[in-house]
Amino acid sequence: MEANNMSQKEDLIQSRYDKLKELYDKGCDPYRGEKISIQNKSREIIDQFPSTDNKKVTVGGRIVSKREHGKATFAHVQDSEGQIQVYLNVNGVGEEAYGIFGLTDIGDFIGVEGTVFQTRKGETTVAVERFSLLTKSLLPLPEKWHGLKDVELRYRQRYLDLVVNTEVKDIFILRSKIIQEIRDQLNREGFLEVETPMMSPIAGGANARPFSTYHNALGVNMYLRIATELYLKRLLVGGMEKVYELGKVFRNEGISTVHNPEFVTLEVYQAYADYLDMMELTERLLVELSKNVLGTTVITWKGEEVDLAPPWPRVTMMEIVKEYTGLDFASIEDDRHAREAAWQKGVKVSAQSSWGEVMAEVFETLCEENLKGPVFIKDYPVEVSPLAQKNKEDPRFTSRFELFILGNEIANAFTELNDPQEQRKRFETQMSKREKGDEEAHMMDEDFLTALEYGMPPAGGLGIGIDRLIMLLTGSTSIREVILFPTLRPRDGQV
RNA sequence: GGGCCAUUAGCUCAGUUGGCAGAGCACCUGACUUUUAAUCAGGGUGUCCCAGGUUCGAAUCCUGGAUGGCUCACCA
Repeated sequence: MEANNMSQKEDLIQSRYDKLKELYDKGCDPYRGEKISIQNKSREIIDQFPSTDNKKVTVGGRIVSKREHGKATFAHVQDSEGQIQVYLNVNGVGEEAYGIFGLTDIGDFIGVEGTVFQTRKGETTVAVERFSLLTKSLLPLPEKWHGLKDVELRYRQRYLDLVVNTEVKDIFILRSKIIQEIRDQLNREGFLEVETPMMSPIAGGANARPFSTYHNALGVNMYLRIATELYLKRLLVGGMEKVYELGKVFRNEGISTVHNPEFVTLEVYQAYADYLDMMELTERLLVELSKNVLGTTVITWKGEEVDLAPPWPRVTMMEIVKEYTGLDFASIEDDRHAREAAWQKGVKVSAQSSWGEVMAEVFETLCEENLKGPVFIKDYPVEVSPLAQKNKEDPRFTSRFELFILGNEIANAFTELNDPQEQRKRFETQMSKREKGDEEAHMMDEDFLTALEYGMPPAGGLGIGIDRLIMLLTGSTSIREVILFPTLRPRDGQV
């Protein structure tokens, strides 16, 4: 290719390939896979100064900036903890090595050995005595000063986002701590972590459209799971009394700032417990979580602040609907009057909607986003809770609650329905909805019903959308900021 | 899926009324042994997202499309 018709991009890359060739010519292979001993981290050396002054250290990382001054060069090396300046000169490393260093670019990985000192301006720096070029970078990194802002590139090429926008990594470190903390707490309380199938012939446990796939050897269609619930309850039947699963579920729905097709849920089941026990568990879990991970129970999200200090109020859905809309469902007799009341408030409900469905719809439309919380909304209508136990006092409701914080639904829990005949009726109602075109209605799960027929102990169950919880705890306003590789439309045949 | 907005150099962004395609960083050449977004002297490297259309002339106006963002609807 002629040099004069090369594009800028080709030119930038070509100069790096040219340097690579020169390195090979000098006997330096920057892909030799050399294992080196790196004893120190950038942050440790800087934080512990002056006790590290004049100490010999070894650090490794990516060159992120370079300032050449003829026979001396300053550069910053970025490792997992931060950045540290390194200083090389001809006297320190020798003529030949200095020449090799001249062939490095921003983005290359190096390992250095040297002694710590402070520059005139007081920056802790490593005076390099020996260095190793560990990996050559052949593509230019995004700019150091403005970083990478193009959100599409940030998600498609998250590795660049992580290299250049250092605060991004902090979110994922926090994510890891949150998940670790949840595990620690549940394990401490005697829960057993289990793994149930992600692929199965029936996708149950939630109102959602599944992804479908095909198993060649078995010759059967399968679905990716939309919830872990029904398998976990089979474990209660099997005698496991305290179980939880933390894992991905998949829902074939739209993508938005609060929806990713694959996301992580936590589901917890405890035999001989009920939804009130689950409330206490939820409260304990989240308060300990925020204390241990954030160091405070006060969380800020979208400019709003809320204190998670317990206890959290418990309000029935009927009460909260009355409080926010003035509609008193206690005095609304039947389905028709309920629908008319909703229409008057401008809430869209279908002409087939029942009393309970209307109340839930009114709640979701007019109340949810106003619930700063933390607040437990309890006693959900039975029509919208096909897996929950009916309330003893009022069979229109179930022993179920959801937790709201700053308008976000964080947890969903109930006393589990363990009556196989009642559960069959609930599934049948769902099936008739499916037949009317509701693709999100639950599927009939005969094997699950069989399990219930053998007997499932009374139990409380809890579900938490982990990604949304992490959004709340990290102050993120988009779910894509807390998922390393969010689902995107494939481009140019790539993932 | 609907509405609104965006797409210009590797990155971050300007681009006037339709009149030669711009800046900073990065990069290349040279100088420089403690710099701090190092400095100094040179160098612009481009499918203006794509395809049509209007026009003497389009990054700019029109139509269609692609991708993304926000938002509404549905969910967790």
